[in-house]
Amino acid sequence: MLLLLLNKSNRQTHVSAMKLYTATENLQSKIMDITSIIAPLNDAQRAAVTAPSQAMLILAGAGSGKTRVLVHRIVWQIQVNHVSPQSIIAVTFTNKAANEMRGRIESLLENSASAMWIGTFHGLAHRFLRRHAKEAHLPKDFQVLDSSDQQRMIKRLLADLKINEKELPPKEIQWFINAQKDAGIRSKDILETTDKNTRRFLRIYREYETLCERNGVVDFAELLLRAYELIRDDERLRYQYQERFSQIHVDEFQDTNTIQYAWLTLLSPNRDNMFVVGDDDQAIYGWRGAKIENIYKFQREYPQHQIIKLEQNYRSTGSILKAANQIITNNTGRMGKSLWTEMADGEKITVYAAYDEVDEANYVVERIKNWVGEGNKRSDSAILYRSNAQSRQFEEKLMLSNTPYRVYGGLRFYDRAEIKNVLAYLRLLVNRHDDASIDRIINTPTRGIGLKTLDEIRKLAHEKQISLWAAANSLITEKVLPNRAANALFNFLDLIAQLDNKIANLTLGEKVHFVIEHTRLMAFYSQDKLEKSADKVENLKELVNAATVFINDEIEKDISDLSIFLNRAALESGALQGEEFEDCVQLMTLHTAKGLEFPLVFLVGVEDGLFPSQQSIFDQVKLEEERRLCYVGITRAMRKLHITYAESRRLYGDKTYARKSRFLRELPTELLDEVRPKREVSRPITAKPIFSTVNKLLELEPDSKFKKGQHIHHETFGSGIILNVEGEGEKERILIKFRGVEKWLMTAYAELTTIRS
DNA sequence: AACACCGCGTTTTTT
DNA sequence: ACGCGGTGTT
Repeated sequence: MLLLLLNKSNRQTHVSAMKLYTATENLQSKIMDITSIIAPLNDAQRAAVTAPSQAMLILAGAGSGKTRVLVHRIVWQIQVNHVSPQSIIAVTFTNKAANEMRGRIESLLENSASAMWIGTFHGLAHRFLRRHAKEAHLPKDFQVLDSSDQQRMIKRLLADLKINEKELPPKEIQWFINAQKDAGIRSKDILETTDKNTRRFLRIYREYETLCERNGVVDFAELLLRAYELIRDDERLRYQYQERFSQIHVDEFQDTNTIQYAWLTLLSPNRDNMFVVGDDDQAIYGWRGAKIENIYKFQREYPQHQIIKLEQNYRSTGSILKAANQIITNNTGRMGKSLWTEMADGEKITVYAAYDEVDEANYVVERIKNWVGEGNKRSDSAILYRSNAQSRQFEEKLMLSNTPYRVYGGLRFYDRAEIKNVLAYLRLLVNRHDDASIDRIINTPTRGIGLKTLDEIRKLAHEKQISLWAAANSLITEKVLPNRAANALFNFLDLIAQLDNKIANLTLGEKVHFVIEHTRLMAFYSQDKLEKSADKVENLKELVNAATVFINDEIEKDISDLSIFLNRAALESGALQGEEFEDCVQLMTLHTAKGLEFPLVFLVGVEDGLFPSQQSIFDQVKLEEERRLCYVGITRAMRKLHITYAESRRLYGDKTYARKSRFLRELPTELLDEVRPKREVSRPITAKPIFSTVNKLLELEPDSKFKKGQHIHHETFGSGIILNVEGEGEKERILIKFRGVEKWLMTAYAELTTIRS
C-alpha cells in the first residue's frame, strides 16, 4: 500500500523505489519518512515536491500551501535524493518567513537545519559578504546602515556640499540611489550626458558611494549589489558557490527585483536547480522595485522549466473565494489561476455602507463585540485598511469599548530613538569612522558641543576627506577651538576612549549595559518630565536583555560579538517586539496582512480615492496593483468577510464625499449581503418627513422599539431624538439628532437606551 | 538648550 | 486634522 502510493505519486521523480531499497539499511523507517513528506499533500503539491531537479515555477494561490510545498520540497531533497543540507539555499523576503521555514523544516527533519542557507536576500547577502569581506573590498567589521542612517548620511552630504534640502530633497536622493542600486547600476555606469536633474542626483550618488566606502558602511541595497558583483567578478567564488548550492529555493518570487533575480541567475548556471514559488496575483510591491516580469523572464531564460499551479485553497469559504476570483479576473496579463475549495459557501460577504468614518468604526467595533460575545477570540479578527491613517477611528472606538487591540506597523523596536542612540555609541566603538553614528550622538545627551563646533568638524572632514572622528581629533590637537568647545569635544572623545577601554573584557550584555549607564543615556531617559520616559527606560533594559541572550552563531571567530549583534539589529529590526501575546483585535494595512489569515476580516474604507488610492485611479498599471491588493485583502478571510465604505469622511482636515470602490462594484451581488442600501445623495433631514413609502413601511412594522420623536441615549454620542426610522429587523436603521449632529445608526448594533419622555 | 510657532505634506514597507 | 521638521524666541 505504501509502495503503491509511492509509485503512483512519484512518476515524475528520478528516484525510484528501487533506489530507496539500496540506499538504506533501515528500509522500514525510510518509507515511513517519505510517507510523512508526501502524504499530507494534494496532487499538485506532491507533483511540485517530488519533481526532478529542473527549473520549477510553482504558481501558488493564496492559502494553497506554498510554504508547505517549499518546506516539503527541501525535506524531500534531503531525505530522498540525499542532497546534503549544505547544498540547500532558500531565500525569502522577511525574517519572519525565513524563521518559519527553518522551524518547519527542522520539525519535519527532526534535526537542525543550520547547515542550510535559509534567510532573506539581505541576510544571505550579508553572510556572504562577511565571509568574503576581503574579496568584496570591505573592512572586516563593516556595518549595515538602515534606511534612517542612510538618510542621515545623505543629509550630511548635502550640508557639506552646501545644497539646499528644498532643492534636492534627501528622500528623493535616497530613492534615486536605492533605485539605481536595485537595478544594478553604479554611479560610474550612468552617462554624464543625461539630463540635468539626473546629473545632480548622480553627483550626490558618487559622493555618497565614496562616503560609505570611507566609513566602512553598507546600506541595504548595497548588500545585494555587492554580493551580486562579487559573485559575478570573482570566478573562484562563483564556481565555489555554484558548486555548493545544488538546490536553490525562492519564496515570493513575484516580489524579486532586478538585482535579486540577477544574483539568483549567477548561482544557477545550468538553470536546472531553481525552485521558485510565487503568485503573480499577489504582486503588490511594484512601487518599491519588485518586478513581476521576473516571472515571465524566468520562463524565457529557463526554457526547460515546468510550471505547477496550486489552486486548491484551504483557507476560505466558497463565497469568499468566489469573490476573490471574480475581482482578479478584471486584471490583464495574468498567468491565470482559479482558486477552488472543498469548503461550503458559508456566509455571504456583508457590505456596510457607512454614513461616515465614525459610523464605519462603530459598525466594525459592534460586530467584533458580537463576535467575541459568541465565544470567539479577539485575535481571530482583523481590521484591514489601505493607509495607516485610517487606524485612528477604529482605535478610538475600540478603546471606548475597552476592547484590546494591536496596531501593526508602528515604530519598530530597533527604530526607536533611544535604541538607535545606544546602537550609535556601540557602532562607534566598533568603528570610529562611522560618521552617521558620530553625527547622531556627539551631543546626545547634550554635552555642550554646539552647532558651531559641529560645523568646524564637518568642514574639516569635508576639506581633508577624512571621517568626523579624525577631524574632531585633529581640531583638538591643533588647538584651534575656543576653550569651552575644546573641553566639551575632548570630553566626548575621551568618553569613547574610556568606554572602549573598560568594556574590552565584558560580555556582550555587560557591554551594552555599561555603555547605557556611562554615556548617561539611562539617566537622560529616566527624567520623568520626559514623555513616555518609563517606556524608554523599559526599552533600554530590553536592549540589554537582548544583548545578554544573544547567541553569535556566525562561524567567523575573529569578528566580535558586538559587531555581529549590531548588524543583526540592522537586518532584523522588527524581530524584537513585545506585548504580542494578549488576545487582541488585529489592525494593519493590507500590505502588512499579506501572508496572514483571520477567521473574521473587516476590509474597511473601500471607496474610490482611498482604495484604489487617488494616485492609482488613472493609471492602469497602478490600478491593477491595487486590485491585487484587494485580492490579497479578500483572501485573508477564512470564515467571514465584512466590507465597509463611508459615504463621507474627514480626510486631510476636510470632509470629503466618495462613492463605493470600483472593486466593490466588480463583485457579483449574489455573493453580497448589503446591510444598508446605498444612497448617492445625502438624506433630506426633516423632523417631520412628508409621506413616503418608508413611513408606510414603518406603519406596517409596529414591532419596532423605536418611534419618531422618541428620546434615546447612545453610549458614545449622548442623548438625542429620533428623526426617522427605516428598514426592519437586522436592517433597521434610525436617524437620530444628537447634540449638533445627525447620525444614521443600525439599531441592531448601536448601543441605545430609550428614555421616557 | 529648551520651548513655541509655522508651514508642509499626507499610500503602501522590508531589509 | 495632525505630526514632523525647521526656524525663531527666551
